[in-house]
Amino acid sequence: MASEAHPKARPSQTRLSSPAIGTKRAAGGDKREAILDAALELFVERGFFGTAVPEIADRAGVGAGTIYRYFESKEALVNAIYRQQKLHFANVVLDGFPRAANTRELFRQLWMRMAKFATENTNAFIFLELHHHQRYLDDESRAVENRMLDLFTGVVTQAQARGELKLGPPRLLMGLVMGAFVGVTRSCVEIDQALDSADWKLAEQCIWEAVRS
Amino acid sequence: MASEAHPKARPSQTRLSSPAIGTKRAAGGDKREAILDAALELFVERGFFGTAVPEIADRAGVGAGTIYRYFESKEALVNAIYRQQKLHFANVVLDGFPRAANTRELFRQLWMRMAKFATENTNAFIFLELHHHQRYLDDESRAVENRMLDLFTGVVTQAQARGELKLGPPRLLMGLVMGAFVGVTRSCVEIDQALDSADWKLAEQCIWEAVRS
Amino acid sequence: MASEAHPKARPSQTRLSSPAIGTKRAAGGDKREAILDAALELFVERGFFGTAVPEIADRAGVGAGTIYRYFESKEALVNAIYRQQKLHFANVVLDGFPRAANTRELFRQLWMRMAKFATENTNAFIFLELHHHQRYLDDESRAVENRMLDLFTGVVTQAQARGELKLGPPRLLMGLVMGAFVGVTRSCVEIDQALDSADWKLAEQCIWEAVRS
Amino acid sequence: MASEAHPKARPSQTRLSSPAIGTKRAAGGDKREAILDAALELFVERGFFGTAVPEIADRAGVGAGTIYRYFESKEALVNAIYRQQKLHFANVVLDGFPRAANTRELFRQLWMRMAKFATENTNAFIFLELHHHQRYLDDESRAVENRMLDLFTGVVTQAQARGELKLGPPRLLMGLVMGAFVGVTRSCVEIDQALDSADWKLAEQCIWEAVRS
DNA sequence: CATGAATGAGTATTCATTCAT
DNA sequence: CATGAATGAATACTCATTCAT
Repeated sequence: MASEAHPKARPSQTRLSSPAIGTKRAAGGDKREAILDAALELFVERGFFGTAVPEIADRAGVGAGTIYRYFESKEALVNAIYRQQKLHFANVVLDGFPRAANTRELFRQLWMRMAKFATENTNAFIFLELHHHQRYLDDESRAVENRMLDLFTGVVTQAQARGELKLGPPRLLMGLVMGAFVGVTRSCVEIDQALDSADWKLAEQCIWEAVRS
Repeated sequence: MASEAHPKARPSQTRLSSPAIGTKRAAGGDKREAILDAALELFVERGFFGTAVPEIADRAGVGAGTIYRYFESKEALVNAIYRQQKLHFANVVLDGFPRAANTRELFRQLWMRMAKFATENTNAFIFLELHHHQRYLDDESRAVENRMLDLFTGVVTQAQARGELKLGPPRLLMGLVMGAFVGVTRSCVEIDQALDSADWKLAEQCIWEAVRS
Repeated sequence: MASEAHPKARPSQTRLSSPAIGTKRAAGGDKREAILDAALELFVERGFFGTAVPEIADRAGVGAGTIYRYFESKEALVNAIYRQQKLHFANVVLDGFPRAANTRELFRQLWMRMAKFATENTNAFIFLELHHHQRYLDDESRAVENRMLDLFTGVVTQAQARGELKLGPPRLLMGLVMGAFVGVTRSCVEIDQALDSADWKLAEQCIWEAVRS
Repeated sequence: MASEAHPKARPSQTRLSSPAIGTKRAAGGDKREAILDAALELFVERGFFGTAVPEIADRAGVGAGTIYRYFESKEALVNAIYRQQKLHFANVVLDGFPRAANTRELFRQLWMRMAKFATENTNAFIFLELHHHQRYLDDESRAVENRMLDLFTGVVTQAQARGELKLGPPRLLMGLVMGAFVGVTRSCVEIDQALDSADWKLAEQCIWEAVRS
């Protein structure tokens, strides 16, 4: 039932390769990585259905058939990318997260860690946004998503209970914050110019004022 | 070169039919509308490349060939929807917009008009979000988008000049506001439950506090 | 079984309208003629399968449906043209043909009458050549063709018996003569310049020398 | 822009496989040949527009998609056949052509070499005739045709200058000869019976008498 | 293991034909 | 009678997937 395939020892999905996005030719045995990277790029550029498997193979520098040694199907491939990147995102945001800190600091940490991920893995971030809730995502991929969502919901509810965030449906507040983050990220993609640290801090300050009680 | 087609008298693209989204069968002569409605729904559900033309025809209750009497190609069809809905959106937001009002009131009006559009035309709103900057949009469609963007940029810049909005790149502030709006809208789609008026007002208040100086 | 249709009084297929090829708009009631003319032109330009029925309607200046008032199907239409023109050709060649004349004169008459037809109805002549033996011609159309063939075969056989033509398979001699005629006709179409009377006479003299005993 | 495709090492278009027309199943790696052969047959039987690509695939014994590995489009396929056969024809006629011989011998050689080609490649010969000057032939295909035409025109003009051929427009004489050749060839196709050597000689003698001064 | 040629089901689009007006 | 909008079967072409090498 696992959606990826055969090559015997595949290291933990959770330990994420330092991405090396941009490598165009598969060197040595990291064809799997090359395929994931190429597919990520293309899915962002053209969408899932707009991307042909041989195109992925071309960009990855492997034969078309090779993709099927590593992934059962095109669908399994998107799902693998989705989970890989969602877990990578979770790692960046949650590893060593100062849960004990006050809400203001929690928020700043959250925002800045997301900014770090989005800056270093812009394509991956856009990919996660675009493929959110698509019908070709399988149950396991959705589960990864939901786990993060539940975690954040808990944090928000507690902060509300302590009177540090505005009251209101937690999903609404989270949607607002995450949406603003995506909007800011996109705005810099569209101008094709990375945000600098000051911009991210400004944005963070804005959104904190939006949700603070 | 115009992307819509033959049937002689087609009423101004700008005068938008109250959509009546949801009607599944083509009544009388409004096959064009039926096709636009069906395609809008399906493009939202499955994306552009994920939707087959015969599926659109089926849902519109017309023959597959009929679509090509009204639209030159599948691509012309998305572009027609995009422009129709973008202009509809612009109409709802800008018709009788109180330009003279103070910034606080301008902002409230903007948000609430967008909320009105997103509530009454949820699919259309999501469609516009998804198809933003896709490569199958033609120049005219992009132009419609850019006109709105320039308009808003002007408003933001002036309000900043009057010291009523935080300083910073206008594109960043706009991305933040629009992103937050999209995030809020999506959050209610995902729970499959429309936001009530109080929720929209809360969200509006939040975002105002985000951008006010 | 007749392949043309309904309009009540259709005048004898054999009495051929002086073609008036080139008329683009159907005047009064001669829509049938307009359709035949338009179809003839297009079948020559693009072939049978390469020509769309609505194109024929357009060029004929009638609605697409109208064609089906006069002809049961596209196939019936080609067959009607084929028979009309084949009979027209037969009329021009055989009406008042001096059967009693000597072989030299018979040959001259034959050639010059064919030249007359090919000059005055170039499209029709090319049409007859192209559609020779195509699978969409029905039995009656083939019968018209075969009747002419038998007639000529008889003439050739008799002339051979009188020692005025070279001996050899009659079909070979006829193929040679008819082929040469077509070749000459085509050569002037390709240069897009009609042959003058002297050229036709020269060609006639050549081919006579080819077949005379 | 070249009209044939991908498979890397394709041997010179000019070195023509001894066609082996009639083979219905693709053996080994010669799928390209199988496709060319099947398409040639079908284009002769039904014309270009009358032939469906899957029909070609069926007769060639390959999958429909396979055709597109070898040819960019149906149009590229006809053009490939046209050029292949036109060059094959040119090879058969011109290889070791005794240019120094007297006009009578030149003519005999020309005719008999054409007869050889038409007998051994009847379908190919008919194909070349039918597709002459069709609008789906591209510039390169037309160029191949024109080169041969220019060559012959030169020969005719010189022979006329030496007083060995009748005077008159070279195109007319060439049209006459080529037309007669085609007519003879067709006449035997229609009876479905190959001409024997004596028949070809008879025809040659006839046409020589047609054009000799 | 890796490949890419081969496949056929699936896609966008066209077109002969019908039929309500 | 005449029309042309509507249709769906058919067409050219693409692409995920397989498998012989």
